[in-house]
Amino acid sequence: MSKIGKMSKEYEFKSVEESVFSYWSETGVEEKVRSNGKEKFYFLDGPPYVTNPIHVGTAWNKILKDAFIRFYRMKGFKVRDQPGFDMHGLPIEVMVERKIGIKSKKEIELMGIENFIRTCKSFALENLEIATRQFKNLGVWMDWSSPYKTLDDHYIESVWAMLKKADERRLLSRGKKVVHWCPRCETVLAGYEATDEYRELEEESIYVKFKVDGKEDEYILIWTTTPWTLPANVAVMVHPDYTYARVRSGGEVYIMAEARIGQVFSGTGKDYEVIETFPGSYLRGISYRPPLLEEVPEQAKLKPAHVVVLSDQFVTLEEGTGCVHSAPGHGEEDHAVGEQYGLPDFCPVDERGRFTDEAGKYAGKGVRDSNEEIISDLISKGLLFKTETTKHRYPHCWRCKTPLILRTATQWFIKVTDIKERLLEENDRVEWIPDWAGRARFGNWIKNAKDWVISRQRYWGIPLPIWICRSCGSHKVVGSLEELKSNATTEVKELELHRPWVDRVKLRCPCGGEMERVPDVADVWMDSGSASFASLNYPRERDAFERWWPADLILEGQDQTRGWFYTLMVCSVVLFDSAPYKRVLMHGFTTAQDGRAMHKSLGNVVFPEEVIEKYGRDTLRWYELSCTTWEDLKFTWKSIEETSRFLKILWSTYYFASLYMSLDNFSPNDHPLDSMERHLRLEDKWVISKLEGLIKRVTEAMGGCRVFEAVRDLEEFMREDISRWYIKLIRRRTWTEEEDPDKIAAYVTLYHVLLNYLKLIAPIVPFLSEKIYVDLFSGIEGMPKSVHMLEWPSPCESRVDPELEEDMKVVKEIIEASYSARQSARIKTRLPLMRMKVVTSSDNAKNAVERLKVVVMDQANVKEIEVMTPEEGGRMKDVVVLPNRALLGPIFRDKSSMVAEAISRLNGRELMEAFNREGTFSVEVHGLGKIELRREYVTFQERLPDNYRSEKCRYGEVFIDTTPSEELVAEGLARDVIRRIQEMRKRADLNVDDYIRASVSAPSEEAKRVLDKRASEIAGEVRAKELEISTFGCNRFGMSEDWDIDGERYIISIEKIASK
RNA sequence: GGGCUCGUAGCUCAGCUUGGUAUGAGCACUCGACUGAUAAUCGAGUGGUCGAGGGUUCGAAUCCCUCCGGGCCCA
Repeated sequence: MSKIGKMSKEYEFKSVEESVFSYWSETGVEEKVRSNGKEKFYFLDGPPYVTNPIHVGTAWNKILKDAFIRFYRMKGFKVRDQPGFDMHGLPIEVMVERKIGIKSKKEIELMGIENFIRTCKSFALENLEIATRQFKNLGVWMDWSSPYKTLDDHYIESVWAMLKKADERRLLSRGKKVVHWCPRCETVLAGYEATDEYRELEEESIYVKFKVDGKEDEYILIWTTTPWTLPANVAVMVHPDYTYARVRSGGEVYIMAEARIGQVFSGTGKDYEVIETFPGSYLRGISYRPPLLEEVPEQAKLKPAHVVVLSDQFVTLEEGTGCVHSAPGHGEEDHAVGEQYGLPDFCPVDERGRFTDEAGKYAGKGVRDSNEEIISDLISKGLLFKTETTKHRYPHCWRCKTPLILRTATQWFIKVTDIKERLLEENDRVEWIPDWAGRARFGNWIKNAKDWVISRQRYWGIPLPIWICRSCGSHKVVGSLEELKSNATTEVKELELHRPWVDRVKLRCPCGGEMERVPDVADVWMDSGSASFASLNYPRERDAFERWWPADLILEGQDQTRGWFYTLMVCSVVLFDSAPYKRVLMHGFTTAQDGRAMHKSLGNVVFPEEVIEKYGRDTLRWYELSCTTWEDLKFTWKSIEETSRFLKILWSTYYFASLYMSLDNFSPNDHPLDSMERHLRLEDKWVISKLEGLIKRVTEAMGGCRVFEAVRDLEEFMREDISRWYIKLIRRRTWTEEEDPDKIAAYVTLYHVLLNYLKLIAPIVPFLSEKIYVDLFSGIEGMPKSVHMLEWPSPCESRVDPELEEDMKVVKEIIEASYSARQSARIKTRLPLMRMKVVTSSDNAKNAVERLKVVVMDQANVKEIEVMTPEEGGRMKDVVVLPNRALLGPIFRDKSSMVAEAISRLNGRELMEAFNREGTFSVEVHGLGKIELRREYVTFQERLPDNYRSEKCRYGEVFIDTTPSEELVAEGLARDVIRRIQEMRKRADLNVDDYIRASVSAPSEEAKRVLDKRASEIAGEVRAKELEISTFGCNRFGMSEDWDIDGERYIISIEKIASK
């Protein structure tokens, strides 16, 4: 058998998706498809972090990926589709801590790092399983059996290799940095980790008096929101160009920016007097007595310190006093200025956010908890000018929500600033979609990039492969397990490359000493940033690397600009001096119905499982893929419903085709398209032309990563061109019984169009397309088992006929105009009309109607059609002439009404033409004889004859002749009866090819006569072997019903009889 | 505060690159038609100061400037 199969009538997404899942697993289709292909295409999956279950936004990401991967597979590429998972890092540590009920690093050390790491690992692996199930469930075909996992030893080795290279290139460095620090997690956080969690805090801010050396009662006035940084004060910054003032008040003199004076004194109730003003640069070098000198004796040892320094960058007049307290140990900006002036880094704060012994009186206390004590000390020393409550945004730990502090710590970092130029050059080689994501956004980010602090003082992560000699202090970066083994002081056999096991390995130093690993682990962003080569097991597997690298495409959300897109680039430029990807597609964020991001705490999260349950996977996919990829996707259930309705129409279209083709045992291989050429009607050629154009555009859109353009185009084609138009045009042809070449031509066309369309939607809706394919097409000889094994179609340019497409557009509008005209005349489409006239000045429209005359007559249900020029059309209208009585009166006096009456009797058109020709017209008026009429005596009105209705459209005006004729009314009645019988067939649940016998009882002899004449037509259409038409003597049998047709009663009975 | 981006019908969005009347699309709503795809389908109608204000131009949803509001990122 090589014919078209039959499919089920309704689109039941659940059973479709279930059966397709089991079809795939029974046939092994997925494996086969995934292993096919020739030319390499390296798709690199951005590894999701394995903590939370995925929501519809995460689903969008993977669905986009899946659609492109499927597209490239169908194009014949061998696609590398390994998914990845990001499995290290602080978030997992925090979750594990919570799970086992501990809170600090101390407790971790207490339970043993080994135990802790094991728990983290199994937690990560469990979550990987959950996420994998969710992704698979979306119909994403990736290599789920062997994803790359950042916790694998060989993955870690790849990262080590990169770090070794960084060290060789002198891009790896160690130094003091002012960093965001989480006192709870006791680790540095990268700037971006901090900015994720800026929260509004309302806190006390204070104005403090710094006594100027050598002057009685003269103070520099500073403002700070962080009193706890005062023990580390080293300098005061002022702006060299702003105007500063000495202000006298209550026997004291204060130095501050002139512009801030009003604000500073507001609320204090103090009077003040400006003594003098001067530029800030005059203040340079003035020394002062640190306010907490007595409490923090260490302050006395700081040198040089406690002077006014200048900064035109970091001093503003928006808040404070214009004199900025500077603690280089607690602020990046302070640190920069401090370096410039050679000031010491003083940071008397430890890892847990407590003051060290250096902080004297405050030693051992938590910094933020000390604010109050510091303030009261200042008060008792008379150094507090005033306090205020200020709202300000303060960074918090992205995972544990603890407020962060800034402190100086020694960290390892990659000197990104040294390779910035290379990063920018490499970025220029990358194709970004949309363009601005790379050119503007990513470019700006790189330009502003700072050195990347990669060390974290934690446990669950890639251990930094850096060993330091206890004797000579030199360091060694280890690039592989082999290298580690060969340099170890004792023999290493089995070794997992995690803490604490790696920590136990000591290395021999060339100086003879013993080297120990630094205890830090790597920032998790370094894990995922190494994915381009680590997933290929570089450098162990050179071949794989040579074959695949760099990635042809990566695709992630816009938040990855500073995340994965960036770290991927940096790691790759460090290691290979080259960009790791050729193209990047950036997608938007998903928000909930209310336009806000989906958050558990807001309760607006929608999970894909919910959508799948209610509307199915394909609906979710079609919807999400139709949204503009790089804009925000506002998820609404309403849109999901709309999409679902569309998919039903799509299904219905295929069902229609399958119904008739399978009934007729249509076998496409017997009728190749080329052999049917001469039987194709214009509408067939039209739809093929439209299809070829569609193939071209969809291919371009998919190739350009604009899947939403493809989806919208596909939807419009199915809705407008196929469902609403082509199917309508060919309906009648499908009803003929015999092997009519005209019918076959329609089938061949439909087959060509629907099969190719199915290929185009396969990457979008893999389940629905597979089900339709398997039911309809896979039984045809030479067809593969799965729609996903088909090749992507290429457009056949020679079948594109723009002129025909244009003509059809014209004709479609004209037909629609005729429907409007019918509607205003209240004439149903079923009633055939004698004639239709199209008045148009356009030759194109005229040619179109003439070329597609058959289509127009058929669809408009008219027997005759005529195209006219506007002049010809004008003549069709009656011209009514009205006497202009106001003018006639004064001229003809008492005879004027006679004249008026004579005018009214004239033929308007003839009169108008006479005026146009000669300017005058003579008329015989009773009692006056012949008189000459002049143009101004009358008014003309154009009026359509009563039997015409018209409707305008873009190409002209359409007129329908509504004159009823006996013949046409009869035909209409027959159609009415047919319709009723069809309705009954449907209700009796008969198959379309069942035969019946039927009887119709007409209300009058007249009606009976009309129906008798058309009995064979009726019988043919309703598949009645016997048809009895009678009056009253109704013979009821089988299913019998009374019907009202145009106010008269008909009784119809039908009954199924044995076929043939 | 800075960079990028979005703002068009009640809702979701096309159109903007390359200025030329928004026949804008789908949904919703109202009215009607169709009835061998039928819990489907089709037609018509209602509905826009194209976020606001300036500018350039004969002409601006489209180009330029300013502002307002949403998003991502950075401070």
